[in-house]
Amino acid sequence: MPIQALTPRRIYRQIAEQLRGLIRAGEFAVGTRLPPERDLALQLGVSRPSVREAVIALEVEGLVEVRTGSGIYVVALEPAATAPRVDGLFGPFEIIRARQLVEGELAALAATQMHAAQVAGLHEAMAWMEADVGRGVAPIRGDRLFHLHLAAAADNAPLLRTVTELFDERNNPLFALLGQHFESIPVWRLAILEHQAVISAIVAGDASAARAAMRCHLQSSHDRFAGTWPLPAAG
Amino acid sequence: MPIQALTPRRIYRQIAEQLRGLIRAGEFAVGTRLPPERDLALQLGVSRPSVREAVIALEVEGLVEVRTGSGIYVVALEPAATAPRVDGLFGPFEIIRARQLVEGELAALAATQMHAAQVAGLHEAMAWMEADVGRGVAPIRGDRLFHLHLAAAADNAPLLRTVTELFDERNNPLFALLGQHFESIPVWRLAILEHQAVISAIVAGDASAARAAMRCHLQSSHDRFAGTWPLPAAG
DNA sequence: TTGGTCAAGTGGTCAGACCAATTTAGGCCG
DNA sequence: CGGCCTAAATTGGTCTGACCACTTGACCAA
Repeated sequence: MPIQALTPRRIYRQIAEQLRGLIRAGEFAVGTRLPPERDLALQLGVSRPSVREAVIALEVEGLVEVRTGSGIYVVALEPAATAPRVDGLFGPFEIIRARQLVEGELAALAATQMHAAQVAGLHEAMAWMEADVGRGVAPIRGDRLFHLHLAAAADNAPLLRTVTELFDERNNPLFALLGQHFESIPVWRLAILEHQAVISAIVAGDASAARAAMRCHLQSSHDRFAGTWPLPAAG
Repeated sequence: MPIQALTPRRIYRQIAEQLRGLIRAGEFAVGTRLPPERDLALQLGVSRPSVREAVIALEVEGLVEVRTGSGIYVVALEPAATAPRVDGLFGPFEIIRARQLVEGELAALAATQMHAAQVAGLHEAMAWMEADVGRGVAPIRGDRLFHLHLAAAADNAPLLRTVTELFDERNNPLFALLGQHFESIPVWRLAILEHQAVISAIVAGDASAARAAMRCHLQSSHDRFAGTWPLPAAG
């Protein structure tokens, strides 16, 4: 057991902690008024400045609201309670929808600002895909390369990370549930054509077309997944 | 335009705001000691209790650390609190640009499919922002709640996670480097107006306007960070 | 060098007072 | 009786001055 800092806790912290406890315990209900500073000081056996310091701490924390000439009022509790939370695994379909939104815009962006060298990266990715398909292998590497190169065109690290994370959700167990059937070679050939449509729109500098092509590609991907959904008897 | 309370802000808030600005501006470097309370009181023309109240506010906010008998020290902002990033930091500007792309589309989506109950969540977030600004506190919680509720309207967990991650990059040390402008209350009031513009477009069901309003809001945020925003005088 | 003492500096707390805003009680007038 | 206005009581806002406890660094002695 390492030595405990043993800091003599300051009065205002002790008072604030006690008041915080009373508020959370419901002793002081939301909206009600706390006793006057002078009374609190008297009851707690401390001076009024110390009570004031504690009240200011609670005020900064957002637990109470001080109204001049009126009193100290308990304010509604943490908003974090109502903040939407996300946890657990993502479903394949919502991931694809998310990619439609993000990568659709990225494709549009790429059409207006992508450099020739970066377009070469897209073609390189396509070459990988075609080679793999030619060998009868699912061209995941080339697919990933394509989408990441496209995201890189935005020259924005956070977006690149987002696209990477979303793509790599492929390794998600839920994806594995229905990925078997759709990874057939003919289907992959279609995917290659869809990718090429995106590239064409980009080299043409047509942002709208690029966005549409990317969304269409991912929509097709979505449909392929949906079409192979096992549809078990209400498990 | 609602009447601006024009309440003579409490002394301790004014002092805290000023000290906060000096700290963010680097006038008081991290790790260094602030002038003694007595000196600060003298220089600011206020009493020592008022200075103490301001210091306690900054202490609760985590900006300074008070060491009994020694002094008041500027504390280093710890990124480990909520954002455990190991793989390199993102810059504030690229994060904002990423948010423009993602959240702009989310706003457009919300305009076409957001339910009344979800809009209520946005208003709740605004109420939190206004309450915090009224108390002279940076309304980060309400701001976060707003953007998260908006993202939640898309009913897409991966996108919600993305927006959450991007927003919480605020705790990124690089953000703290430029936070001086956006910490001031007048600037936050402008941010509230920008949020309200987004809400208006959403309730009107105007997708284009919602997208534009959100991008405009984040662009303003970007500009404020970039320092192109005029500081309200008395600096 | 080591250890202790001492004094100055600094935050921690207290007491009392006065001011300003709000709330409340009471009285005036309709 | 009821509404309105005024004045007193209540309550937070701030100031002054004081004293205590802790930290720090200098100085001195073993």
